Amino acid sequence: MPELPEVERVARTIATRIVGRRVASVRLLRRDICESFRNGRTVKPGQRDLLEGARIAGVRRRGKQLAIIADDGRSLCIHLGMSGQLTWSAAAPARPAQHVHATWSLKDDAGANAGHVLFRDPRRFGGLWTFPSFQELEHRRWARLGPDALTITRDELTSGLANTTRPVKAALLDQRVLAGVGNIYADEALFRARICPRRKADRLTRDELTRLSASLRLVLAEAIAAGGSTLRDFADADSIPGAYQHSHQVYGRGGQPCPVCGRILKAVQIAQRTTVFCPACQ
DNA sequence: AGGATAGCCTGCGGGC
DNA sequence: TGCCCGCAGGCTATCC
Repeated sequence: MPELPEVERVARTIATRIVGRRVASVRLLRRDICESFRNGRTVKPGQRDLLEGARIAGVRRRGKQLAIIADDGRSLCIHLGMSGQLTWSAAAPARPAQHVHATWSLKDDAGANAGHVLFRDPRRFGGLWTFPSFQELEHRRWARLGPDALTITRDELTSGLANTTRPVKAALLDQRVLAGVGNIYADEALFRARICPRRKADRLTRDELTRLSASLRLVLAEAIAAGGSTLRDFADADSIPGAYQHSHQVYGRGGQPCPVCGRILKAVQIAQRTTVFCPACQ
């Protein structure tokens, strides 16, 4: 469920907790959720790969992925998948909760315990990837991503959609076309842009592409401001849930009246994803 | 080669 | 009450 707005909230809230602090110790409770890239190949993760001893320099996001970057360059890529959570905890968890796969204990400049970061992911669609430098993370993982959906321009969207005959809904979910959009925000942006999700991506007019790029930026920015969408259990690093689900116009509302024209919203399957739209407005 | 499909995984809610 | 099934879905591998 975490899409761009939810990941952005996690990035912002975890950054305030960890930047400038030092990683005292790391525990990897499930080795198979982590992959390390070192000396030109994929190896089993060690403590140092997972930032042990590092001072955290910054947190970045691209699409739905996070990067935690140390001041010596070591970089950790975190993907939350469907059910991943990155949580800050002031107190040391006595016994790691179920599905917690990794923990980091941080210290402040004075060497005092500062708190703990927990990566929990029940369904394990997410994971961790480590790199010796942020450049290698970008090259190995982020290079295949399209432009970030939060700032995508009409021209970027146009070139991303120009060479595919897939339904526009399916193309919006393709992270190579643009990074960060999932099922919720694809439906919401298409509704705001008044575009039918079944339209062939390469057949959109210039005007529709203008509306769609603007709707993507607007819906994602609004969702970030609202703290993201919490359908079941999403929360930021401070365990605060989002409220944007109350502003959804179409997602999850198949069979209910369109908030604009009152006609019944239709739910169909596109690219194996439930897709809700208004047959009149879109 | 682009596009469709299967599979990974757990939790929850509906139906019987 | 309890069990089973379907569904949720980001992403990769595989097939057509």
